[in-house]
Amino acid sequence: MFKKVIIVDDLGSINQGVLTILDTLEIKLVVPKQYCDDAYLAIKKAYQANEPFDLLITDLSFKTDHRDEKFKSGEDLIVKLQEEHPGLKIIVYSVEDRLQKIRRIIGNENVVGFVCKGRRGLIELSEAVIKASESKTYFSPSIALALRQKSNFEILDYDIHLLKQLSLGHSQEFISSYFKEQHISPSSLSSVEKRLNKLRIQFNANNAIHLVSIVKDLGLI
Amino acid sequence: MFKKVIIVDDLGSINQGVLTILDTLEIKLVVPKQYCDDAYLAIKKAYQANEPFDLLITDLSFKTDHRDEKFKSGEDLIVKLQEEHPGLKIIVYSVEDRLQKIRRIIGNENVVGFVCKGRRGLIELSEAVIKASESKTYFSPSIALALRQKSNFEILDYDIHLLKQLSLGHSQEFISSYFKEQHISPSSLSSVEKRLNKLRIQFNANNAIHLVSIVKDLGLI
DNA sequence: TAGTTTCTTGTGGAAACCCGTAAGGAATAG
DNA sequence: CTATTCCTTACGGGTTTCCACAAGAAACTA
Repeated sequence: MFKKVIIVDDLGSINQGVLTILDTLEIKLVVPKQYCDDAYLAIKKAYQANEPFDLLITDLSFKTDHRDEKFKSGEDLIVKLQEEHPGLKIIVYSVEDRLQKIRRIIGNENVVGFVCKGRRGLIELSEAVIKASESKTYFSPSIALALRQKSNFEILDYDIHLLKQLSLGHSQEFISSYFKEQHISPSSLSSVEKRLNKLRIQFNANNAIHLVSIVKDLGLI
Repeated sequence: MFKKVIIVDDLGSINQGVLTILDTLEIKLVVPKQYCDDAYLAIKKAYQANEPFDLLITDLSFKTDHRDEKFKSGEDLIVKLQEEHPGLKIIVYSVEDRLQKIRRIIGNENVVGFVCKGRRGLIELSEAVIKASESKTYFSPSIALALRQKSNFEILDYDIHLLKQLSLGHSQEFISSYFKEQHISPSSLSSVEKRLNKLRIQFNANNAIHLVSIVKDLGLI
């Protein structure tokens, strides 16, 4: 697990929650900052002192106030750090939901995680930190899903319903007749098969078990 | 989601984390207490004012100090509340791990959740609160697992390994030969089938998909 | 309207899963 | 040492899933 972590977020209250989460992950040294400039200086300083940070958790948008800041947004900070400290891992913790922007940001190699603030935000953040410490990446399910849809493949309510039924241990035969009963279309066994086949391809799953396992991990069902 | 929640825990620091979690769940009114007696009085008072609490989150063991308390432990409090306010839902948040005691406590009908303090404690607690708000119950995986073992059925590392392989989309045939390679015994297809059959029965699963779905929910893999 | 594409359903066969039964071997009890 | 039990493996057959192909219906296009 990481030893030195720095957090930037202009809302003190959110920082509070993040601190608690990091505490439960037994990260000893956590430095909270409310301004990007402050964070940048702290990172620089730590680097020069040969005690660099392992991880940066940052928001994207910061309200501007009386201070005249060099870095206007989290993205500015990320880009700069990417140039100067390619080794520093970054997790974005933001409400951002514009796909284009998100794509651009996670194209940045330092960004190893992107978590949406929200109901499950802190839980997902904790997940992201754990993954990052294992040199893996983590993206909130909604993001992961959205990014996946570049191949103009849409996951419908129908699919969720179908996957849910499958995860409950119902056979495709059963699901077919269940759909007929409920007047959910398409309902034929063949169509159920076909749709599951599409989903398997979409999610790179070997079989139905794998598929359910994957979509459960994504929090889709 | 719940509106009024009361927490009892003698360690202020843990309370802090719990407060943060409840905050992210958008629970408006959260009352923290450090003594069972205080909590009991607050609950009584709220009830008489016709503004009762929806949920109590409590530890089990409390250090005794100068105060002479009526309720020596969380269990005393729970039993009393069960008699007087059968409608109040209770989630236990404790390090307790003695099975007998846990069984006794969750036999209490008001207890709708039992979460073990620990690494994933806060995350599981959040899960428990959500479940409780949906009138479901939640028990930490380790507890759920332990309780399940009354039927002298033990879940082995072998089983975890097996389930993991299954969830990765490997066929039973493949798993068999993989086990042979890795010198993991038993490895025959027949044995793999047999063990999975036992697990299905144990977890009340209809088929392999259902099984994987269930053990994933339990956090077993 | 006629042609094209997409969606739904059907069919057949191979592969995988599910389930009962049974043989052979290892461990244990008497 | 023998009998019993438990564990591993094997086999057969019914069920379900997986996959490729194809026909009919519906929607879209020119």
